Amino acid sequence: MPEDTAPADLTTMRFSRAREAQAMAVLEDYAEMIDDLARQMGEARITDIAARMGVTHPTATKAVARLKREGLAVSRPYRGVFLTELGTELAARVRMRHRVVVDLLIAVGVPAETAEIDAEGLEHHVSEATLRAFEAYLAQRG
Amino acid sequence: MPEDTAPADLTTMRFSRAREAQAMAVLEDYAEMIDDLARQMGEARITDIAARMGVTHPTATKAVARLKREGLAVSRPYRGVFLTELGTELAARVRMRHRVVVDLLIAVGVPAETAEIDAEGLEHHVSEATLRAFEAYLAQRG
DNA sequence: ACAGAAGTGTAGCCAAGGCTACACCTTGCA
DNA sequence: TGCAAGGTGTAGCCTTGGCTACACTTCTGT
Ligand SMILES: [Mn+2]
Ligand SMILES: [Mn+2]
Ligand SMILES: [Mn+2]
Ligand SMILES: [Mn+2]
Repeated sequence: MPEDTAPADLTTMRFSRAREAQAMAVLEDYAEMIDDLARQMGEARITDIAARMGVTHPTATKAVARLKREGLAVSRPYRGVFLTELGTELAARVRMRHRVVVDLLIAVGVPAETAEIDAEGLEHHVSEATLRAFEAYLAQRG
Repeated sequence: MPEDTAPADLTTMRFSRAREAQAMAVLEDYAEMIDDLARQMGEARITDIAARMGVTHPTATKAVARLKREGLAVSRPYRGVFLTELGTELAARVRMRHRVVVDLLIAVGVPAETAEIDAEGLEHHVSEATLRAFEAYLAQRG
C-alpha cells in the first residue's frame, strides 16, 4: 500500500514548507485587501478592511500592526492605512498569483464561483515553480 | 483596474472559508500521518509522528490531544496512538484528496517534486466541488 | 457649533500550535 | 536482572489571530 514511502526528511520538509506558507497568508491577504481598498475607495480604513475580511476591527488592527512591523504598511492614529513600496510590491505579486490560480482552476473545469472561493486559501501554497507551470499551461491552451 | 469588485459579503465568505479550511489542516495531516505510520510501522508512536511532521514531541502530543478531543483518535499513556473509525475515514479521504491534488498538478505540468511539496498545503483548501472537477479532468485526459 | 453617529484604539480574554526544560516510564542489553 | 537510553508526559513560555467591552476621536448634519 505505501507506494512511495518518501524519505522521512523530505516529508518533514513538505510540512515545514506548508507551515511557512501559512505564516505568510494573513500578511498577503491584508496587503492585497489594503491595495484593493486604496484603489476602489481612495483609502483603506480599518473598519472597511475588517468588514471585507470578515473579522472585527481589533483583529484588523492587529494584522495591520504586524504589516507595519514587517515594513509593509504605515499608518497614523485615526488616519487610514497605506502600503509601503514593499507592501505594494507584495500586493501586486499576490493579486497576480491569485488571478492565475483562479484562471487555472477554471481552465481545468472548476466552476467559476468555486474557483474564486477555493483560490483564496490555495494561492498561499502555490510556489514560484508551480505558478510558472500554471502560466505555461494557460498560455499553451490559448 | 478593479475588474470585478465582487459584493463585499462574497469576499468575506471567501476569507472565512479559507480560515475554516485552515482550522482543519493540522487535524487532517496528523490523521493521515498516524494512518501512514500504522500501516508502515505497525503502530504510531508520538516520537515518530513528531519526527515526520518536523515538530517537537510536545507539539505532536498537543495535536494528538486535539484529535482525541474531536473523537478522531484514542491513546493511553506510553502506548501508541490509534485512529477511531471516524479518524480512519478522515485519513482515507485526506489521502485520496492528496493524491488527486498531486496528480492534477503533475497533469498541468508542475514538476513531480514541486507537486508533492505544494500539495501538502494546497490540499486543505480543495473543496468537494473542486476535487470532483480535478477527478473529471484527470479521467477525461486518460 | 455641537451632539450623536461612526470610526478607532486598546485592554484583556481565548485557543491553537510552536518551543524548551525537566520529570517520569519502558525497554533492551550487558 | 538491572540500569542506561530512549520514549513520553507535562508545565510553562511565546506568537498569532480570533473575540468582547469600553474609552476616546473624528465626522456630519441640523
Ligand atoms: Mn488568500
Ligand atoms: Mn487572494
Ligand atoms: Mn497537508
Ligand atoms: Mn497530505
